[in-house]
Amino acid sequence: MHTFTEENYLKTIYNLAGRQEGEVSTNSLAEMTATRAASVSDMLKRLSEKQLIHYKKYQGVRLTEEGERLALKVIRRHRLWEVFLVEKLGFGWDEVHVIAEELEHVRSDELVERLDAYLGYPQFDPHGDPIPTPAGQMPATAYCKLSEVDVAERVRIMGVLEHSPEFLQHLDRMGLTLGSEVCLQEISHFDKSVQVQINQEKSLFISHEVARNLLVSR
Amino acid sequence: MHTFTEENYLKTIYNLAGRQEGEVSTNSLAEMTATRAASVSDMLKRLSEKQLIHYKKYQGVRLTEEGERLALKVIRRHRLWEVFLVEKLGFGWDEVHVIAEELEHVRSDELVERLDAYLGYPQFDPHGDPIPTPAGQMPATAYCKLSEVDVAERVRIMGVLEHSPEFLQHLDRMGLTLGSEVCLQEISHFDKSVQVQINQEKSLFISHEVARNLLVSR
DNA sequence: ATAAAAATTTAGGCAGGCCTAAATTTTTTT
DNA sequence: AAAAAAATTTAGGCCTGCCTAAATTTTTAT
Repeated sequence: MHTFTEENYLKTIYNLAGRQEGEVSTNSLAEMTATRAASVSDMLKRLSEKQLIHYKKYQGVRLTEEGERLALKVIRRHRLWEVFLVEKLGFGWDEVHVIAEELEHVRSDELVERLDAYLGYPQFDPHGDPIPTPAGQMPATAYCKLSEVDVAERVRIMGVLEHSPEFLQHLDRMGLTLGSEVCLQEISHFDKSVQVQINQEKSLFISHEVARNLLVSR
Repeated sequence: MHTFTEENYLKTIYNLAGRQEGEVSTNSLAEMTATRAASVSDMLKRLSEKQLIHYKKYQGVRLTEEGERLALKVIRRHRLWEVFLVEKLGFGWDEVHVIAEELEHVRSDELVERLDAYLGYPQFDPHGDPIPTPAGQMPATAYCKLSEVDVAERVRIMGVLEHSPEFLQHLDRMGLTLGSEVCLQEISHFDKSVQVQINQEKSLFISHEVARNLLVSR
C-alpha cells in the first residue's frame, strides 16, 4: 500500500505535468510540497522503485500508467469531497481545499462510489474542475483563459486556475461566480486589464492577474 | 500537533479505561493496537512527555485531562462519521467501523460541527454508543447487559459491546436490531442462554456470549 | 568553449513508529 | 521467602520522510 505522502507526490506530479510540456522538475515539486529538493530526490527514488514514475537522474519525472491511475483516484476523491463540503455542509468554495486534502486520503473505494451517488454524480467540483471517472479517466474540457478572449466575445465563467482562498474570496467580493455570463467590452493597452459586463447587468474591471486565472467557455 | 497514531493510542486508552478499574496495562494496549508491548512502551514515553497521560514505569497508564479531551474529540468524530455513513450513504452498521477509523483523523473542528448539524445532532451512533458533546463530555447512559436481566423483565435493546462485523451480522440474521423490545422468558441453567420474545412476536434463543454483548435499558 | 550559476543528487542525521532479543521489575506459586 | 512466571522496559535496528551540507551534473552566460 502507498502512504499519504506518496499519494500527495503523485497528485502533485499530475497537476504540474498538466500545466507544462515535458517532465516535471525536482525543484517545482519541492516548491509545491513545501519541502527541499533533497527530500524530493529521496522520494522520487522510492516512487521509481515502486514503478509509479519514470525517472532518470537529473532529467525530471513523469507518471507511469499505474502512477497516473493512482493520482486520478486521489484527485477524484478530493473533488468529490469538495462537492460534499459545499453542497451538503454549506462551506464556501474558498474553505474546502484544505479539508479535502485530508479527506482525499481515506481509501475505501466503496465510500467514494457511494458518496458519488449521494451527490448525484457531479461532473465538476465547486471550482469547475472536472471529476475523474471511477475508471480513472480525466474528462476533457475546452476552456480558455479570460485573458485570451477578444473584445465583443460573450463567454461563460466555468472554472478557476488559482485555488487560494484569497483569490476565491476576491472573486466573491467582485460578484464573479461560476456560470456567470461575461461579455468582454474592452482590453486596456496599459495594464491588460479587461472591462466586462456580467450577466447583461453591471460592468466591471478585471485585472490581468485575475483574468488569466479565470477559465471560460465560448 | 499530534499524529494519527497518538490519537489512536489516546482513544484506545480511553476505551480500555472505561471497561475496568484502575490503570490501563501495556499489554492490553499492545493487544488492542495490534503491536508489541515494546512499541507501546516507546509510545507511552512520548505521550507522557507531551503530558497526555499519567505514566509510571511498570504501573500502567491513565489519561490526563488534556489527553481525555483529545480522546473524546476523536471518539466524537468517529461516531458522527458512523452516523453519516449509515444514515446518508446507506452503509450497514457492520461496515462503518473501519472507514470511520480513517475519517476520525480529519482534524477540522468546523467540519465536525457542520457535520453534526447536518446529521441533526444525533445522540447515538449506529451501535448505540453515545456521541461526546462538542465541549468534550461523554453523555452518561444507564444500560446493562442482557445477560444480567431477570426472567419476566421487559427491556429494550439500546447498544452493543462488541463491534465486529461478524457479531453485528449475526444480530442482523437473528433479526435483533437497536430499539427492539425484548421480554425475557427463561434462562437456561445449562449454558446460560436466554429465551426471549422480540417485539411481542417471535420467540428466540440467545446464547450467553451474545447476551453479554447486548446493552439494554429497563 | 569555459566559467559561473542553477539544478539536482548524495551523504549523513534526526524523529516517529514499529520490530526482536535481552534485561529488569512485578506478580504468582509453592 | 524464594523461585518461577508474567509483564514491562531497554537496547539496538529498520523504514519513512524530512533536513543541511557537500558533491555532481546541467544550463546559462561570457
